Amino acid sequence: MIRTKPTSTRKAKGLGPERRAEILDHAMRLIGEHGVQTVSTRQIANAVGISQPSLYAYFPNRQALIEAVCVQAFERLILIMTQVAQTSTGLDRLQRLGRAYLMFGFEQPDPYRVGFMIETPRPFDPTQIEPPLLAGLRAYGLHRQALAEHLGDSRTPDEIDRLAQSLWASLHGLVALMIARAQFPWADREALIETHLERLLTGL
Amino acid sequence: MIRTKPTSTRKAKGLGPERRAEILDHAMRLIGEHGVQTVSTRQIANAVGISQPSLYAYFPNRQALIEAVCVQAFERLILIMTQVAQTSTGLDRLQRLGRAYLMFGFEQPDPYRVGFMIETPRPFDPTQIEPPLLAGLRAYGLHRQALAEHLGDSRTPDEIDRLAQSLWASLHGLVALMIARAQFPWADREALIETHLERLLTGL
DNA sequence: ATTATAGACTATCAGTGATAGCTTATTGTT
DNA sequence: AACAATAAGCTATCACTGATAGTCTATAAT
Repeated sequence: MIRTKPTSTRKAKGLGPERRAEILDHAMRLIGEHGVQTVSTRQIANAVGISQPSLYAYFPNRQALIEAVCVQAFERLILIMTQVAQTSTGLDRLQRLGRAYLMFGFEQPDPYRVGFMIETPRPFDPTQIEPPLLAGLRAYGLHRQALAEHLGDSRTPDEIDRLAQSLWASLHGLVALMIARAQFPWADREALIETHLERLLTGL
Repeated sequence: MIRTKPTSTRKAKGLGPERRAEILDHAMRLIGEHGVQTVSTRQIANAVGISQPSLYAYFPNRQALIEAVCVQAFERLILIMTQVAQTSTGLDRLQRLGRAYLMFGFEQPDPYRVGFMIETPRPFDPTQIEPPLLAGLRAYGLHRQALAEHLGDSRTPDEIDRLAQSLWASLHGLVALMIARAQFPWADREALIETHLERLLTGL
């Protein structure tokens, strides 16, 4: 590790938040390239150009760093979904939301994996909800709201909850399974998405 | 680590397969107790009563050991599903199969996780299919066959594939999401299962 | 009685996440 | 201008991980 000018790259006040963002960007790129599991804190630090322990000034641990990457990605999903939700109403809106959700998962598999598929450490502390889940829940909330508005007063809130959770789970299932088991002989993705959305939304 | 009689527990010919099964049993128990990620090869070896390197005489690496645990679990699922498939026909069979699949996931979350949710190491070698996936595919095959028999000749094989994959993905989604995000304020599980199965099967 | 082999062991490796403690450049105050 | 406080980094190190190399020994086969 050769550093010709050991501290010449250090900058003035305000670097903190920039560095944090810089770390997140490199981490997201590396995760996208090599996968969540195989990217180490040393690799991330190396990409940023700082020492591995320096990461711990910005994130309490590796898990928190990964979660921050994920939250950043989910905020894009929520942005997309919020925009989509405004362009339409009723069943058509539900379909567009579902499609946007699926496409996000296919195009951002690693953040999606971190957000929804990674094992929760046990023993789990039930008092706190991890930030990625929170961000994911906001995406779910958009589904639920669109569904509730479509169904109107014909169902009880509990029924709407069950239907929304069932719908969400089905969307998640296609993304998660195709991400995790990409080598399965899947049907054509576009056709499968069409079939899936149609099956999920007919009868609502 | 005290061993009063270092080699007194060693047995004669035929120990190999028994030891292998013994390792698998302890590994499955430990995984069930502490989760896949946190169980180390040393913990497993310790539980069995052998040294950590000795595991490598039975499995080429940790991943293969975990996969073997998972295959063992999936064989139970396939057994259950095969039995269920014989007790009924048509839509009712599909519903029973779906329910059996969901219950397996809820009751055996760690094998399920290993089988369907764990990240595939990259770069992936597309020439070989991992044993757990293969076992999982047999479970999927039971769904597809039951669906094909129910639908008869009214659909093309491609349509049946898409419908079966959509159905499978939806089942997987509920299991996977409830396993991975147990802290979400889910609706009552039984009611949710009912809603989910009804939504998935109406219209078929 | 001797050899081969199976099945285990100890010692060790490189890599991981994380912590402790030191150093230095900038900032703000006197 | 001199000095103290702080921020941001560093090196060194820890315990632990999966994995490999090489050795030992009790049984099985000759």
